[in-house]
Amino acid sequence: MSNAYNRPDQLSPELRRRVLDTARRLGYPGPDPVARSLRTRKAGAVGLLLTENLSYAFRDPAAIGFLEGLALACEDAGTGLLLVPANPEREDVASVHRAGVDGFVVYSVPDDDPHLAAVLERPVPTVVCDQPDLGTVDRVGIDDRGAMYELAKHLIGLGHRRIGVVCMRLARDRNDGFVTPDRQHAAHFHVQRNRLSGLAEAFSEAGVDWSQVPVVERFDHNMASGASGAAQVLDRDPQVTALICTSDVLALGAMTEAARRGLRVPHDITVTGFDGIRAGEEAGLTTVRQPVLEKGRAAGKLLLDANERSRPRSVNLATELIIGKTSGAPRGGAEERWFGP
Amino acid sequence: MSNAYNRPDQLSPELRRRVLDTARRLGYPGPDPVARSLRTRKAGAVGLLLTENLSYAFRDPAAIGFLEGLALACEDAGTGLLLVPANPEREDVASVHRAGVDGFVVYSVPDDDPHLAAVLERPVPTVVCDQPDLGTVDRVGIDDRGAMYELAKHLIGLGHRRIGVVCMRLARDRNDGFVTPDRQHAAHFHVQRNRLSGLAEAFSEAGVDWSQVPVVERFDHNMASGASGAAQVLDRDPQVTALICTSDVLALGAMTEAARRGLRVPHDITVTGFDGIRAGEEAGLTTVRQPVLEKGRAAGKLLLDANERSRPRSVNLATELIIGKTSGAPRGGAEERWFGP
DNA sequence: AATTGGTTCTGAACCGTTACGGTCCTTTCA
DNA sequence: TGAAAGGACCGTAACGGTTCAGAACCAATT
Repeated sequence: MSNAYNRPDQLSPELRRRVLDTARRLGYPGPDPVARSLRTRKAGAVGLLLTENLSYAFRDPAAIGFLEGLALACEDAGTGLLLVPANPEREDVASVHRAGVDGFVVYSVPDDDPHLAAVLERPVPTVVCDQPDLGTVDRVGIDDRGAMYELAKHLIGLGHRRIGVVCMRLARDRNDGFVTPDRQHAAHFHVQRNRLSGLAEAFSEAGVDWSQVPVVERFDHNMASGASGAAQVLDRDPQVTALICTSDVLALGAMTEAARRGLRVPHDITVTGFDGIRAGEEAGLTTVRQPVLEKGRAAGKLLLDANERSRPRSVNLATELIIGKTSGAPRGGAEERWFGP
Repeated sequence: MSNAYNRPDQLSPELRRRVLDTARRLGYPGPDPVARSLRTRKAGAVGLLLTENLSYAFRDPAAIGFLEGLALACEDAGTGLLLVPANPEREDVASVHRAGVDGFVVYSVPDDDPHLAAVLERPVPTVVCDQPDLGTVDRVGIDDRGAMYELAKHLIGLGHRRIGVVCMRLARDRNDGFVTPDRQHAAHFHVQRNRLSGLAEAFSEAGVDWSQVPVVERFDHNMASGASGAAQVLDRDPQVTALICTSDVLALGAMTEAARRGLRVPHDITVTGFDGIRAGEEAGLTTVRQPVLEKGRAAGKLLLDANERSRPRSVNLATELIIGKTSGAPRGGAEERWFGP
């Protein structure tokens, strides 16, 4: 029976036709994919775990790019892509247990996420993205720390010493406000932690007391958060000459807030982002471009190539510093230079 | 064993602990989701079929909105969302057969798509989107014909009689060029067919010979197609006063082509779209806004509510005519009015 | 002491497929 | 003509859970 459908060469065309005929007559709907998966131990799909609500994946430009790349890799391999619902509110890991997949891609979740733990317990290959190297599973990411360090150097070179920072959520709990050094250091989102630490290192080297730099955190990732975060920084210290945001979306929001206050970018204030999304490019944003699509594709390739038991691989993709028209010398730049190195 | 994991109330805590302990000691990775699915006849996921390459879903704004809505519905129900690879090039329906899902959502495929046929043969509930009412499965869509008729009436009211049209692909074969009336009528993409027929009806009523209207088709759906399509129309008849595009993406492309030719919108030429995407809104595009997110959500709800054997339901969502700043009276509008009704 | 009722635990059947090995029949070659 | 070889076909055993019937056990009631 199975042969009639899947292995036409194993039987005569006549028998095959007869089998298929009677099957149709009996209302047989064709082989059941789940039973097939059980027997062959192949689900024909890879799972994607995001910490955000499922629909977030379709709202964030960087996430969309990542998904597109991952989808491309799946397409090439003929595998399906299962979006696993993982609501960060309730700690319901049942969805992870119930996912019939041949492997997992975990994208940008906090390192203490119970869903991540649940995935790692499953006996299937896994690729983590934007995570610290766990040593046990494949990893793909970028050098967030180094890239942000480079961006900071650019700003320092322009003369900026008095800065403010707006970053994405650092942990699973909502903390919309200023961030203590402790919280920065203990951040559960690898990406954010490293970007901040790259900043801290560069500015410390330039003689800035990092503990005095206002760093504002926002739980939700959208332009409104960027705007309100910028407002909070500017309320605290109206003298900052640069607003460094850890994502383009936040930076675009910060720019609207600057405009609302009548501050001209970059003449009155410098604004920078991170990611290299389309909308940022159109706005001429100074940022770090990371290859989000390639990241997704690499993750997919890594997962689908997991045939040989090669020891866990770690892939770092290249980033590029984009100097746009939202960064310039601070207004009082000339004077400040006198105190520079 | 199963009870220890899933039905803690069925056995004493002591035995449960003992079972789980030895399970861990033996390296048991927890219940296998596929076997569970086979037994319970529930996959815990719904499949999404798109005719385009998988990654298309993440590149087209309307598709992204639809996906987001669908993802929201899945999230609410705690089900996964499986993107089924369905390469339109090779007629490989195996991916449909291999998808372990509790139901299918079919989004915007040609009515003769073999993948669609394969889905309909599967004994699972199905919801089709932007499809003719098949009578056998649930459907969700909009009144494409009526909406486009209304838009056409708006243009007719402004005085437009000499128009050109740029539309998306009408069938599975690539036909980048002018469209014969036959091809329009036989179009396999329900949405495009109806939008064109709405236009034809309105302009015929206004005394325009529809068979003389240049209609250009483009296989790929992106701004470049819109630009080249507009160029082809304008080359054929430089006198057209309005370019009607069957999607916002095409319209935005058409506007770049108009700009390239030094035509000012709407002073020299009117351009209209369809969908109501963000980028169009920002450009002030005259268009029909359709609730793409709601469409996805409705499709998901319909599918996940399929418990009772209600007869196939058909949902039509409301659209809204958006009169932006890309439509105006034709340059020679005043004179043409003399011949109007 | 026997019946009843209730709980905890065990075992077997079943879900639908594919892989595998065995039977049977036909063909080929010494 | 007989043996070997090969192809077509068929039956059966997993795959790994869930479910359900009934066994075993204990306590309380008649």
